[in-house]
Amino acid sequence: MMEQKPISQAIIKRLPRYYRYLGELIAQGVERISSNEFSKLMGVTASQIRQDLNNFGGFGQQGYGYNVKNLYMEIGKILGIDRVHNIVVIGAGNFGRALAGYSDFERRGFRIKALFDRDPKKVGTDINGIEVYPIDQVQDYIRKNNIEIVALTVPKDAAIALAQTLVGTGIKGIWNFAHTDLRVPKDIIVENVHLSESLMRLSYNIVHRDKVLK
Amino acid sequence: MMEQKPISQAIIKRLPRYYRYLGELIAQGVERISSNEFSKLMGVTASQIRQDLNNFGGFGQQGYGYNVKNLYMEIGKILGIDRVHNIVVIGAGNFGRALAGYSDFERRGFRIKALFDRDPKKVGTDINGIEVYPIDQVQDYIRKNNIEIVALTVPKDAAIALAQTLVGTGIKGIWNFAHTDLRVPKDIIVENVHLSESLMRLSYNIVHRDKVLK
DNA sequence: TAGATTGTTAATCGATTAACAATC
DNA sequence: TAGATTGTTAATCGATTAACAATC
Repeated sequence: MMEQKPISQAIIKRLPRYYRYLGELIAQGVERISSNEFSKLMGVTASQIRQDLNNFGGFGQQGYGYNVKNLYMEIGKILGIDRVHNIVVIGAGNFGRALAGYSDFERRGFRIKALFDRDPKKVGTDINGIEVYPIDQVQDYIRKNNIEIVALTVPKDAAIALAQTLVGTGIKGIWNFAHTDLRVPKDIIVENVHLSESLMRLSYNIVHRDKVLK
Repeated sequence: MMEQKPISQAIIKRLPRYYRYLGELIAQGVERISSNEFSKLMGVTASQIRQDLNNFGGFGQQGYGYNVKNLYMEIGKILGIDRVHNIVVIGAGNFGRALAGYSDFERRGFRIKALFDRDPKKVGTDINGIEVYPIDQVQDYIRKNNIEIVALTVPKDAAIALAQTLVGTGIKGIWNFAHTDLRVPKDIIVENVHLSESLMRLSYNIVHRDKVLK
């Protein structure tokens, strides 16, 4: 079987944005779009769009452009959101509950199946119909319920310890909201959401905005 | 006054991570560190660390390395977190409340002063001592309370409309949690936190992880 | 001083943009 | 067919890494 050359993370970062714009175009009833029109809409170069897409296949047609619905579907497949991903959230604090209460993920096939917390007062409650279980049941739950992704919304020390206990349960990815880097075997993918770093970048760009502006 | 050459966003993205590691080194009582030791700790090249830092000044000393406390302070200054940034959050839903309840930001000088919501039932309540006001008071509040940053945790259509009304109030940045791109004048900096895009990248890297692994 | 390590220049690598032949 | 627009190669640009002279 042909080995595909690895796609750079720079490209992967752009795919969800293409996907979002294509979804909006579908909602507007647009059937086809050229790389040139698309580039104007998104504020990127047409060249980049064509290059990016051609890493995955020839989705366009000369003289016509791209079929919006088809391209949307293809990028969805590439992103792996044509299938269901089962998730559990560890940490039923404000962020954990916010994730559980956010229905947008469900639409894209990300199903939050359960929450876990060490606080007995939270155990047994539910958020948006998603139940909170005691933390010591998490490994067992993952194994029995085909859980692929664990979202960690706990303090950093707890996150580091938990990441260790999750190795070997069969999970494929960690969605890490703790402000630390997790060291796990490389077959477990870690995606970080570091809100304080995001805020610091905003701060930098505000403070230096005369320099940043082009 | 000498014009500084603009710093690339690639570098700016790395600064908060340096800052975090330096904070941890301070907590561990480490006084000095060479770019080589630091590079091993962080998993980047020593060359990159030296190049990055030298964009802002010569913080090190030949034959010695970098003074941890000093470098931490300098990067803090560069990031603009040596000062207070007043924030309001629009949208007192799960995410807005999670932000208001998260005390880590406060420590770095990011002060969440108020929440705003259009739901009268939420108005008058408070989260972590931060009060919820009616949405139509937000412009007035921003002007009177020296607000620099607005966090938007509302649905995308509301976010687009609100971004427009915020232009001209004097805010310097928008921390955008809505799943859309905001079009505002370029003197207002937008920092996006697009959780569904983060989740899609995780999905991609999970599904293609045999290709992604090096 | 000798050793260590920075600051900085030069070389390499990768990502973006431009250009255009292929083709619908 | 003629016009439009892709797919793809080549050129450019920018970011990363390597190397080493300067210097503490």
